[in-house]
Amino acid sequence: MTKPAAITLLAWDRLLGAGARALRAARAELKRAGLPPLEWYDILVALERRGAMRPRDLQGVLGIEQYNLSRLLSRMERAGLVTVAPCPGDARGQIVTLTPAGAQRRAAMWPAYAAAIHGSIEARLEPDERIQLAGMLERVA
Amino acid sequence: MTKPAAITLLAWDRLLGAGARALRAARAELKRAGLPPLEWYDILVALERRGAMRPRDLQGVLGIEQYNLSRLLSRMERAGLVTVAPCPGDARGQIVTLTPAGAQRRAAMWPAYAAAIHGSIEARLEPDERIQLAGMLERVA
DNA sequence: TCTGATTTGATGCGGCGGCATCGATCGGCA
DNA sequence: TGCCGATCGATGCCGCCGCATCAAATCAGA
Repeated sequence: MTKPAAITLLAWDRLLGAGARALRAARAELKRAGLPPLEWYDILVALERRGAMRPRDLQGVLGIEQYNLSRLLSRMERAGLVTVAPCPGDARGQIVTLTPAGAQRRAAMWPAYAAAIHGSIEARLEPDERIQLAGMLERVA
Repeated sequence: MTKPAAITLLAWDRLLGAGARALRAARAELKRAGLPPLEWYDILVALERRGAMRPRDLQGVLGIEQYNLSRLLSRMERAGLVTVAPCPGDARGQIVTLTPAGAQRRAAMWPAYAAAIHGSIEARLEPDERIQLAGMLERVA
């Protein structure tokens, strides 16, 4: 391990800094509007776009920890945004389904979320810069 | 609020994704080596580079919440990495000082941290790309 | 100088995350 | 068929975070 170059350290700091600020902005926007936490959004969107699925599959799609997803789904079920039903053909598993209230909630979250995205990215970078940024971040990912 | 462009959403997802993965990598590397949590590193570095300072100032430098810093410092003091002394001239305040053990611990964390930085950034982007990335992320920040 | 507003840091409480582990079920293989 | 390892999801425990609030000290203005 040789010491990373100065420009590497700068990019690292900026990556963590920008990521943290983006997250803070989105969470603040959602909270201000009395909406569910940011984590719920991705789950709701995944269910909306890909249809009902098993927790295990959601886990793969979202890159989230198993125990974390389990509790997240409990809370969302309690809030009436999803239903969790036994999975036919595999008595271990479950099927998570988006409820109408869940879809509605997802839609309600979007404007606040979009505002944060706009404020963090769109208002600060030109379109061609956003393309470059996305390309480089894909490689970092 | 108009709907953000598709490229904006892509950049947003990649920013959060890359940031999360970078954090995970760094935390994993530190944990694997039995070292303190990532958050401590920034505090130790700040004290090392800028000298003893008051919690309030650390807060400004690090962009961390007051209550969070307060408890972070308690743990670090308990671990012997810093000392917290009453502040002469302002009986409300304190002076946080890096101990030799703290400096040593900071040094011990560096290789693990550097490895994560190298793996996430340096090994994946060419030098000129890192410059571009840093530049764009600064504007996002 | 006295008083009220501000700054500094700590903390009780509830919620969430990480870790380890558990119970139940499934699937493969002899 | 019977058994064993693998998979799926839940949960107890503990630690950290976010929020609200508090007490002490300081500062500013009449």
